[in-house]
Amino acid sequence: MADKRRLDDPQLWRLLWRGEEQPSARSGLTVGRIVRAGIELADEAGLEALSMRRVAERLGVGAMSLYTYVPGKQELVVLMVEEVHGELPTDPPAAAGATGGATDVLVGDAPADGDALAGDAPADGDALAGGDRGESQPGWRAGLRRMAEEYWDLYQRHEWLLDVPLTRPATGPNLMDRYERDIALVDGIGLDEFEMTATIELIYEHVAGAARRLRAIRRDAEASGLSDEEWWYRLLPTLNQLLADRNYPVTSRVGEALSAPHLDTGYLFHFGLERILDGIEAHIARRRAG
Amino acid sequence: MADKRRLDDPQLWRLLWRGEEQPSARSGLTVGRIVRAGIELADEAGLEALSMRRVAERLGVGAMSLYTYVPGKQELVVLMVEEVHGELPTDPPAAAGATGGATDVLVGDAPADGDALAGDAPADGDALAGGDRGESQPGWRAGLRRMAEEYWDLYQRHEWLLDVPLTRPATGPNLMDRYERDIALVDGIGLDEFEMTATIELIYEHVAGAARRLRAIRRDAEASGLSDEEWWYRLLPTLNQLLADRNYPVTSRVGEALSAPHLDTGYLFHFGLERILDGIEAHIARRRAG
DNA sequence: ACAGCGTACCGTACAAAGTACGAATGGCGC
DNA sequence: GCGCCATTCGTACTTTGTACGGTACGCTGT
Repeated sequence: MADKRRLDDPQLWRLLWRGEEQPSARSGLTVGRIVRAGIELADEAGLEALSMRRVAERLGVGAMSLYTYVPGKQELVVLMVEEVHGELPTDPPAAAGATGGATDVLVGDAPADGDALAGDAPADGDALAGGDRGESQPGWRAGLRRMAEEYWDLYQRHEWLLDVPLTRPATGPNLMDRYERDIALVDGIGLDEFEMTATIELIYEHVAGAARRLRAIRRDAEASGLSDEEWWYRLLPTLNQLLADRNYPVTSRVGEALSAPHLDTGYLFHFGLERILDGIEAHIARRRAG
Repeated sequence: MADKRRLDDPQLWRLLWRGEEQPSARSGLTVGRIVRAGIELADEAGLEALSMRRVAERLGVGAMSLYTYVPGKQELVVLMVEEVHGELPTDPPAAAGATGGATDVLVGDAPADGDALAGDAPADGDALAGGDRGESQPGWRAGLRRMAEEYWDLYQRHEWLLDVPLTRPATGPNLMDRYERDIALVDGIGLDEFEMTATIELIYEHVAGAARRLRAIRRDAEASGLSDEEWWYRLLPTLNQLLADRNYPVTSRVGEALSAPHLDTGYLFHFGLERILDGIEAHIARRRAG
């Protein structure tokens, strides 16, 4: 981990935007293979298990050989991030074009609610999509919703992304392509440039935050071998004793009404997303009215 | 870092809820002193510079002495988190009571906009507080806004908080008190228990996310010795060459309109926060109407 | 005041990490 | 075939968390 920052190194940019690669005659290594090995390792065991030695081992080479191709671990991680963003769909931004027509095909229900988010409707379903109210929704809502879900899925596939520290955008083609697509989703809907940027970042943040929360729950559950419920139950006596003289009226009332499984499966994600979209919509409407 | 999880250890709970401490006769150590030393160190040099040896050195004891008081580094960090949450104000949740009266004192402009967020109004100010539209705002808005700003300030003082991996709530009295206060802010305003929880978490996430973004910008700027603007400017030729054949119409249009300083100072934070509050408000109104 | 004891202290050591250094080695151009 | 030089990587140094077990300090009982 020698020194802190080499990340704005032009070398890193060249790596991010590298083209086709010839495998090395001697070992068959390429930057791409190294990056992919790193991704596999991180997928399986997490970012903290990612070490240069282990990546090398997986590739059947010595640890130091990697340094011929990649300046260091930091840079490897940046390249991994760029690489996995290539998994995101790249088809054009759907019909989420400009003015937000009344009857968009994608509108009306939470789309692509399938795989990673299956079966997560909590007690009252209407907290979710919000598509079941009478009014029609502007087209950009569906676009942003889909965007959020694509990132959500990405985070499910590559949880280590949640641990990568943000740095100055060291952006490769995949990230760049996606950003263009994402920002285009809010183009021409009545926001200025600042607001467009802030909206997209807001949703990025929200997805990552919700994914982080979900992962924390999941991880702790399996680490302790206890489900969240069991864990709380186990702790109750200790807790009650400690809290004897304090009182937390709202917390306990709310806590009793909740049970972990409901928060488990993306409720935070959906609720927050729809509230954000509501907020953007309200902002645009207000702007347009005033 | 022996094994992964000891965090639901009852010992940790005892430490979190420990009462008064007698300083050790021999070294003068207490858990509190160790925790405070850790906080100082992390404040100055970041979480990745926090090592047991360095904490011990700062306290004038051997590294292994710490282990008499604290089970390990992980636990120390948890204790640090609990400790700094004691800095948050603990006065009652202001006037942000129940139904949201028409004329609340706290309403009408972004309150406590002072220190950490000074002078951050971007091009068009109305993207911010939103308090300048004719209508009055419900009282809970001011409460949540203030809450967000308190956490924002906390993150400015203790940036390392942004690097602490979330775990199952290993909660001490400070965190517990604050959670009670926070959740009370949304009590009785027309949300069910799930929504109350999700709302608070949504804002937690947002504050952390925005703080993380800001820190990334700041850190990279000082690491490279270049401001964000200079950095981009420096990179332009490389960039243009790389992007020659691709085109990013929206990105470049938006990018040109933006300049870093505007995003620098909490614009993302404010814009996102107000949008979230708008979204909650819209949700409540819709619920009430339907 | 002193003996003795238990616990607080910590020196040493080990594994695993990133990566600097420089020797070896093997494929490619002639 | 020959020689060159980039590629490969063994070794080593530093820093980390923390296990182990010895040492010595201060409190307690006389």
